Amino acid sequence: MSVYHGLMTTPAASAERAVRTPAGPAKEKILATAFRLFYAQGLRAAGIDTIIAESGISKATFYKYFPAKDELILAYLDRVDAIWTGQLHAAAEAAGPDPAAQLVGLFDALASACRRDGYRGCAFINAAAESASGTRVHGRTVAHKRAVRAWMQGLATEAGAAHPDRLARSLSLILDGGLASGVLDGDPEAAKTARDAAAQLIAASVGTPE
Amino acid sequence: MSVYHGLMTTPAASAERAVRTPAGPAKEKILATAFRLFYAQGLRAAGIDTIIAESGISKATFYKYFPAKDELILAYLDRVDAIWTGQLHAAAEAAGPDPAAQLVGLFDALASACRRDGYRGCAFINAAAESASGTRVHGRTVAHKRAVRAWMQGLATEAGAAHPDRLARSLSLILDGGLASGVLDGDPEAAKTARDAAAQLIAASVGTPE
DNA sequence: CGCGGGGTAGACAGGTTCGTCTACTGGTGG
DNA sequence: CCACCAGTAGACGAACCTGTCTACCCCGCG
Repeated sequence: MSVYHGLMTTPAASAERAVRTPAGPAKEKILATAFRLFYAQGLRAAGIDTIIAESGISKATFYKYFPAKDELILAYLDRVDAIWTGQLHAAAEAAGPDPAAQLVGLFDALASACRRDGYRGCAFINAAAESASGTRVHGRTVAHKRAVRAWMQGLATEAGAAHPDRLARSLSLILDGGLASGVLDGDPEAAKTARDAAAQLIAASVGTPE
Repeated sequence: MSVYHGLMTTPAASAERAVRTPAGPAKEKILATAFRLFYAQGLRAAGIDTIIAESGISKATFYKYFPAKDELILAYLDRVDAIWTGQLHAAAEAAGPDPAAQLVGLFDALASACRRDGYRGCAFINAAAESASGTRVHGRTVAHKRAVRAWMQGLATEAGAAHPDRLARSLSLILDGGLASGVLDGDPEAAKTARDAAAQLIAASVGTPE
């Protein structure tokens, strides 16, 4: 049941004789369970009691680390951000050194995400759907999307795109669309479609149809 | 407070001396309130009690028309579908008789939607984020998206696109992306970006750069 | 006049949710 | 050996949610 949806971040390597167990493995258990349940069921649908039960920890311990559900949600979003950003970067780098190729390659991360079973769309988009627009949760989502777009814009600039800003916007649009369509259309081709559309736009903007 | 987010469907014109008030105006009041609250707050966040209170009707009346909350949600989604589809078609037709131009023009509906204040993204995407994947609610979302894509594919075929299917997929992707980014990026340009990207893809596929 | 349909007002039951709080336990360092 | 810390187990309160049910009211039709 320690799933992580197939994604693992090294939990601060337990070496060094555990100097008083600095951040407790309990916190990690909670976060792991929250990651799974929040994503699978939604922020509101996943209750504290369930998370506590499935974490195999006690209520007091939970509230020690996360004074309120909101804190846990925020921590969950931080983890999603770290993982998803990591996958995006990895996919881009796997496409070689050319920034234009990287911009296309990054869409492979989308494809892998859609293939994973239990896929339920973008955690951030889902979170935003459940939170009012003034909220910290909503803010975290906006920040994440902005960061991704900024990174893309950097690549677009390196690639010598005509309008890096505009290209980055378009690609981020297609990425979000792909993330959404993956669930909605029930269409396994969504990721491929996104990649193709992106490639076309990139080629047109960079000016190298090859 | 009878808002409808600026969108109105003629409620079966009250002429003909109200033949026993066939579908009661109470039902309409409930639906109108639900439309507003479900969209603004989310499906789970908007409680039955609140909807009843703000509708100005009684609990018994509510449960007479909608035996369960789910029924109301489904009715809400039906209404959203009717309205959004209507706006999409209207925007397309406003672009003139040329199907390729219509495919671009339809993105004006996205622009108007994003501009409306209280805009909180695509009601269907939001609904899907709050419902498990076996659900009727989720199914309604999938059906809606499929219908929109099918309609686009028809236009693409008429326009003589090289691969109508592929083009429709791409455009539907961009539309969804635009709907999502409108809230997430806090970017008022999202709609314009989507339109431009769509235009570029259409031109490439139809082969008339003009 | 009186009946019945459409409506109101609101109490109530049963379940769930978040968060607090008390009481207990087991291991480790000084 | 004892104090302390991380943790367990779970009762509890208050709010809130959905859905049912009783009691009443008003108005048009026969």
